[in-house]
Parts: sequence; C-alpha cells; structure tokens
Amino acid sequence: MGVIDRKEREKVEMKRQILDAARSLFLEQGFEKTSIRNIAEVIEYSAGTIYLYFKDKNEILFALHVESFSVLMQAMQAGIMGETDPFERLISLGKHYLKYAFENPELYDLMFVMTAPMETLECREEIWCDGERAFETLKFVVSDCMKAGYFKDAENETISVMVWSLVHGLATLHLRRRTMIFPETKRIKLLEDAYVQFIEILKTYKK
Amino acid sequence: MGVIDRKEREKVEMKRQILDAARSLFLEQGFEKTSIRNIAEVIEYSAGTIYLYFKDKNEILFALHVESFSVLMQAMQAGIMGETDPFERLISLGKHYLKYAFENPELYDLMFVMTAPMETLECREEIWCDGERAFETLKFVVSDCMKAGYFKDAENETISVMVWSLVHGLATLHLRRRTMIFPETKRIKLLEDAYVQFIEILKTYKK
DNA sequence: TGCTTTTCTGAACACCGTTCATTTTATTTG
DNA sequence: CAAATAAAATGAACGGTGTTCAGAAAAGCA
Repeated sequence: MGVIDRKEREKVEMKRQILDAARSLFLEQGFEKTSIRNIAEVIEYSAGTIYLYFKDKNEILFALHVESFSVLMQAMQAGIMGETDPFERLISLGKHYLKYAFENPELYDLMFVMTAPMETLECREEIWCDGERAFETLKFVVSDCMKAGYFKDAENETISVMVWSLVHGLATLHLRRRTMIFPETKRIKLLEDAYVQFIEILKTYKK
Repeated sequence: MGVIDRKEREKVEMKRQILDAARSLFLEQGFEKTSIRNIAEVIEYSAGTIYLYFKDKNEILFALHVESFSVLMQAMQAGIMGETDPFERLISLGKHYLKYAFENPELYDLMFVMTAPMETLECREEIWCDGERAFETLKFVVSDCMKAGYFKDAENETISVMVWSLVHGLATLHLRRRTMIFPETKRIKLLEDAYVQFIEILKTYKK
C-alpha cells in the first residue's frame, strides 16, 4: 500500500510545519513567551494536535536543537576548510563559532545554555551526540595544532575544553546581558579583543 | 513616634522571611518550579501579600541576586588575601570563583546566567553594580600582575574579560549540563585541568 | 454503502503571575 | 474606652500556561 507511505510523508510534513512555526515564533519573541497554543494558531490546528506529533514542549525544543547543530557544524566545517595551517584553522573555527552564537542568539541558547533539551536526553537516557560531534571537530583541529608543535605537550582534551569554555564564556556573558557593565558601543569590540588576545597567548605556548 | 520605626523593622523582617523562603525553595527545587504561591505557603501568608513587599517575581530574584553577590565578593576577597604574589592571587581568585559556582549552582545561575534579574535592572534603567564591582576586583588583580611583568603589554580590560569568560565558560558548560559528553567521574577533573592549563599558559606570557 | 481506523478538536485540569475589592487588624483620635 | 481612621492581609478572579482525553470528524477499506 502506498497509503502508509503517504501517511508517513504527511507525518514528517506536519512535524516540519510545527518546527518551522515554533522556530519562527521563538526567534521572534523568545522561548519563554512562546506557547503551544501560539504554535498551534500559526499552523491552524488545535493545541492538542501538537501532542500527536511531539511528546511535550521540550521535545520540540530538542528537535530545533538538533536542527541548529547541523547549521553550526556546517559553519565550523567552513571555518576549517577556509584555512590550511593548523593554527589558523583553530582561529577560524573559534571565529565561526562566535559568529554563529552572535548571529543566532536564541538558537545558541537552545544548544548550549537551556537545560530543557538536556532533560529530554536525560530522561531518554541518551547521549548528547550533537554536542559530542562538535567537540570532536574541535579536538581534531587541536590535534593537528599539537602535531605542528603548539601547546607543548598538554592533553588534547584539556586544551579543547579550555578553548571551548573561553568562546562559550564570551558568547554567554554577552547573550545573557552580563556585558551591561561595558559601554554599549564597546561591548562587541571588547569580546573580539579578548578572543584575539587569547589566541595570541595560545600561539606563544609552543614546544 | 516609635510606631513607624517598628513598622519599618517589621517590613524589613517580612522581606527577610520572603527572601529566606524563596532562597530555600529555589535551592531545593530550582527557580522554574518555585511559584509565588509556594513561597507564600512557607511563610504562612496568602500569595497576594508577597506583592505588598515585592513588585513582582523578578524583584525577588533580583534581591537574592544582590545577596549572593555579597557572598561571592567575600569569597573573592578571601582568595586575594590568601596570597601575596600577584599571579598567585589571580590563580586563587579564579579558584574561589569556580568554587562558588560549583557549590552554589542555583545562585551562580541567578547571578550570571538568568536574564530575569537583568531585566529588572534594565526597566529600572540602572547599572549592574554588583557585576561591575566583582569585575573591578578582577581588574585590580590583573593590574598587579601586569606591574609584575605578566601579560606583556596587553590591555588590562581585555585580559580581564578573557579570564572572566574562561571561568564563566567552565562553570556554565557544567551547570547547564553540557559536560554530559564526558564520563561522569571525569567531568570535574577535566574542568579543573582546563583551568590549570589556562593558568599555565597565561603564566608563560610575560615581558 | 457501511464499518474501522486514524486524525483532530475543544473542553477540562491543575497550575502560573498578578490585581483588587473586601475584610481583618492596628493605630489614632475624640 | 469607643469610634474613626489607616494599614495590612486575604482570597476570588483574570488571563494565561502545559497537558490530557472523550468524543467528533475525516480517511481508508470492505
């Protein structure tokens, strides 16, 4: 029967509609202020229908989180491919990561700050594969840097966590409004400078 | 009239009761799951009464945020006073900051991650003084390090933002469950190693 | 066409933050 | 002390939330 195939397609299509509506509402008015009823209204279905396609609101967040990772991964890959020198690759990787965070604040939040998507994973007893893949990419680049003599003989994973923490820290301090203490016009510059400075210091730590 | 003095004391006392109840509920079951009605129940008043002492829920969060900063500032001061060498002070400052974050995850969240307290400030058109004071402390220590020849001739503020971002990144990646990708037994060690490694790299960046 | 299965709805539930008329309590005045 | 006034506390109500589920509507099959 081609019917069940079509039904399957329709189910996927409906999930798409829900996610598209959810994403657009989230980006427009934030997560907190977006309700299931809002999403239902946009796709012109009743609120109850949403629950035939997603277990709960967290599962919608989680699905968007997965989507967003594929975009970030592309950006990161672009960052790597644009350079040949290992250390330049690391610099570019970080820049692309930060660029993604600043250009997609709500999505970055979903991927690396909100606890809701992690709760979905935990109750499914699954692993955070998307995060792991992104981190593996970083480790890969760090590994090449080490082969080129950078980072003396530190542990790859230690260096990678350090780099990740730094860029994540820069991103979240800003996205969660803690750069309020700096003049508005200088905030971005200060964060960029801090990143450049960090890279500069890293560069000098060679064998 | 001694009456209005007493009334004033009673008002302060009531605010204390509310904040104590709120803090204990928050630490116990998180912010999201604590309602005004919950708080009211603990102090054995009706929910409406809370609003005679605090404008809204955000203002309660903000008050706790202020409280928490005074504890963090003490911890940071202790970190500085425990050492005499400028660079050792910086190391200790960071350690105490991280210790506070890991020992008081909910409060750290309130101080540096949640947007609610910042919104209270923004609609009051005030400055985030508490954050500023903490950052000034860091800048002070960095300044002493620079006088001792560290950080070549980088900008104090740039270095300070970098250090803050790194420790904040370490803290939030963990508190918001993004260290799930590492084996549970090694998470803390990895974060500590990353901090030590960062310090080690910083140390070598001298004039 | 009638029967079954799938899909969808919308009312209901138990919450939430917040407001406000009303009642209770405390203070001041005659 | 009693009456009048002022302050504090209540609890119902409002409009919202996520979520569930009996019953209605639509689709697929005989």
